[in-house]
Amino acid sequence: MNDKGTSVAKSKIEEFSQEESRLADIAKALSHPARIKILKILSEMDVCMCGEIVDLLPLAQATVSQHLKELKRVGLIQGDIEGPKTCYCINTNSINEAYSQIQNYFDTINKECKRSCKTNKK
Amino acid sequence: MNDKGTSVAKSKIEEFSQEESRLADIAKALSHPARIKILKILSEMDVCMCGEIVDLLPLAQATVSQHLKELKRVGLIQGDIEGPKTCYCINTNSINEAYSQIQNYFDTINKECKRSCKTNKK
DNA sequence: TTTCTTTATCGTATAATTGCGATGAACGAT
DNA sequence: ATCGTTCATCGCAATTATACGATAAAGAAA
Repeated sequence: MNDKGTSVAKSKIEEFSQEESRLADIAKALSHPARIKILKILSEMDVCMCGEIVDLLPLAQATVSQHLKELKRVGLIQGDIEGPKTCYCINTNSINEAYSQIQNYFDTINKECKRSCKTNKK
Repeated sequence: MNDKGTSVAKSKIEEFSQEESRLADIAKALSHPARIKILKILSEMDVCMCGEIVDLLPLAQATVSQHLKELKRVGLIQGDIEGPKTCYCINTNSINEAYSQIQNYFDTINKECKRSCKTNKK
């Protein structure tokens, strides 16, 4: 107890780590079925016009354009303007980097789970 | 062209697949640094009281409780009430299931990318 | 019983996301 | 130059997420 009658908390952290924030940001980009599907479509087509993607999704063109923008924001795809069209494709390096980050996260969790189980439940 | 002067679109899909929705839902649960950190904390502690988690995050107790609820919603953790306390722990099965789903998704994308590159750019 | 501790939930405020029609910019085709 | 196509952006509405103080419930401790 301290002088205010409240329990003494261990000092709280001020913010999240860069790794945690980046991972959350990647997850956010993947947190909508439309964006999950867009990446799948792009992987199958290599490159792809925006209009083709629109036709494969149950969403309006303006909405699809927004989802593409979000995927571009985190770097998972890139869009090159070709005249009136825009040619989208997967950024392979960025996808692999994101996947590594995710794998590292889950692998660490699994390893820690096993370790702490042994320690605590001996 | 059709009679309305617009280009004939291939029939649009009505909704997203269950797999796409589930994957997006998992990603949504991981789309906040607090929830990324909570899973890491739980993996290190095996089991953990809510209060301990609160002390390790830069957030109020009510907010942390909400994040725990979201993780519970998608099944990644479980919380067992022990008297006035609640004991949280990772749901190992659910985490592994989620990880498999994610791995399958990224592996498919990578495979398709290589295939379509060969096909299109021969 | 009364008090303390712990945690979920309520209420509320603010911000972010999602979705779409309308518009405009850029370009090719006529 | 005019028209048609393609796509990003704007403006708006509706929904959802985030955050936190206050409160309530449930039990432990006194």
